[in-house]
Amino acid sequence: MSSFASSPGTRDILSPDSSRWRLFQATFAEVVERAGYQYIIPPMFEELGVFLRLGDSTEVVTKEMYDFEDKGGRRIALRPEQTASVCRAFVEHRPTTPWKVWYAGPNFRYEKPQQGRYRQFDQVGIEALGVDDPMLDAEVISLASNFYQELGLQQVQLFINTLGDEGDRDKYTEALRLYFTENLSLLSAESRITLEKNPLRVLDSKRPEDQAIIGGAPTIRDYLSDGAAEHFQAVLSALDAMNIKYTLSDRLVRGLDYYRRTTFEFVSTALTAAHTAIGGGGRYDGLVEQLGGPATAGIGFAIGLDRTLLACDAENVFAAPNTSVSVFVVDTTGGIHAAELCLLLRSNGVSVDRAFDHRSMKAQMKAADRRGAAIAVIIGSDEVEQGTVVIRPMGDGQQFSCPKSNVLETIRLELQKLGS
RNA sequence: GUGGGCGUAGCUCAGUUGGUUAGAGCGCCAGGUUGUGGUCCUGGAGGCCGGGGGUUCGAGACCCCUCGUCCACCCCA
Repeated sequence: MSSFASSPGTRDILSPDSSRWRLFQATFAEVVERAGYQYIIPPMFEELGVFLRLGDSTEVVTKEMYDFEDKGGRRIALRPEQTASVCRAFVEHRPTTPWKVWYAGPNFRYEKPQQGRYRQFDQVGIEALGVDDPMLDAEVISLASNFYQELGLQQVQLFINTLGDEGDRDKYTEALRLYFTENLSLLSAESRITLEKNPLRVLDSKRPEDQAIIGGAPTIRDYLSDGAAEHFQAVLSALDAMNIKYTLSDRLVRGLDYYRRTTFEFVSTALTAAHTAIGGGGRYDGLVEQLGGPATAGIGFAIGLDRTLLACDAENVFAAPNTSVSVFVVDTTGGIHAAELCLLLRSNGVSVDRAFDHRSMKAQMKAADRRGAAIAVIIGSDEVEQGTVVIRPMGDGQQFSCPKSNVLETIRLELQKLGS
């Protein structure tokens, strides 16, 4: 084969999906900008070290990193997520806090592709730095929830948990290690390996044989410092006040090591495939410090574009926007008149398409239909002679001719009449 | 990274225990309609049957390898 296809785990997003993607991002932008979040565009690659802070016990770092050496001998990695980049940017620019930003764009992880899981995958998300008020946690969560509503999704469930402060988390992790080690014989082989790397993650196992022992595991609640417990209670109270439904899940630990205190995940109950998590996030107080900045609180979430759209499909909401054109110009005299008219209409804000290659009138009309035009403007030799054009509504309306000098206003009027 | 299913026209898929010129529907192009789309009718274009090797007189069908894709696991969005 001498032809090419896109690399594994990547694909072309064609119309109308591409328009749907754009609308998705625009909808997200509207929701979060309304709340004072500002757009940030971090680079798609960073020095590898930026991402190593995500934790060396996470697979995102150990085996899924898309890293390489550039021509200057630097260790570079394509970003596997954007939180670390945003924190790096914070350290680099030191903006005044609270710093509330949102982003949209692709991330990269080297893993085996599947539906809803790609090597290049898009996320939208927000990060808020410099505030450790639990009210901010609640705001962040409410914005995600608000966005899902805006898309029309109803079957989205919010799971929430706290991982405590760093000390709490460490004590809890130790307790888990002890508990699972005592019950090692009851654990699946895979979970035993996970146990060595990160006991917290054993809680994530979906293997049936692990469920019983996980059920009896100690919970984080018994290890929370007073401060962390209070913080969590405050977040929950705020969610209650905003009437945001949630499910407490003390097994929710999430993949990246930097999470502290509040963590949450949004799951689509409309999806039956394995990947039902359509968004998630949490607090990461301490990450900025690890990246060389001052001790700074931080919280955010990321929402997966593909998976969320799969959920939209499953619920039959958020359809692709219409990409048709208002006017289609049919010119059987060679195309110059079409060129003139297209220019006139386009520069006056009317969307117009036309045919090329001297196609028959029938073929051009067919193209007009396919293009979804509300009206066709027909220019034949008679019209050229008389200095007119024919305006033909593509629906039920009657076609009529109009002088060339009036064409712009007539078309505007007609489009208005047709409501398009 | 592990295990399994599937790769035939632009798309969705037929193709008998291996048998000669590889099919359908949709889409596309043209004509029926010498100035008119959406319905209908007729015709046409478009395939190294994912790639490589093997078995055989003969392979789209069978075997091996490889690539891609889907599903499950792992993990995550």
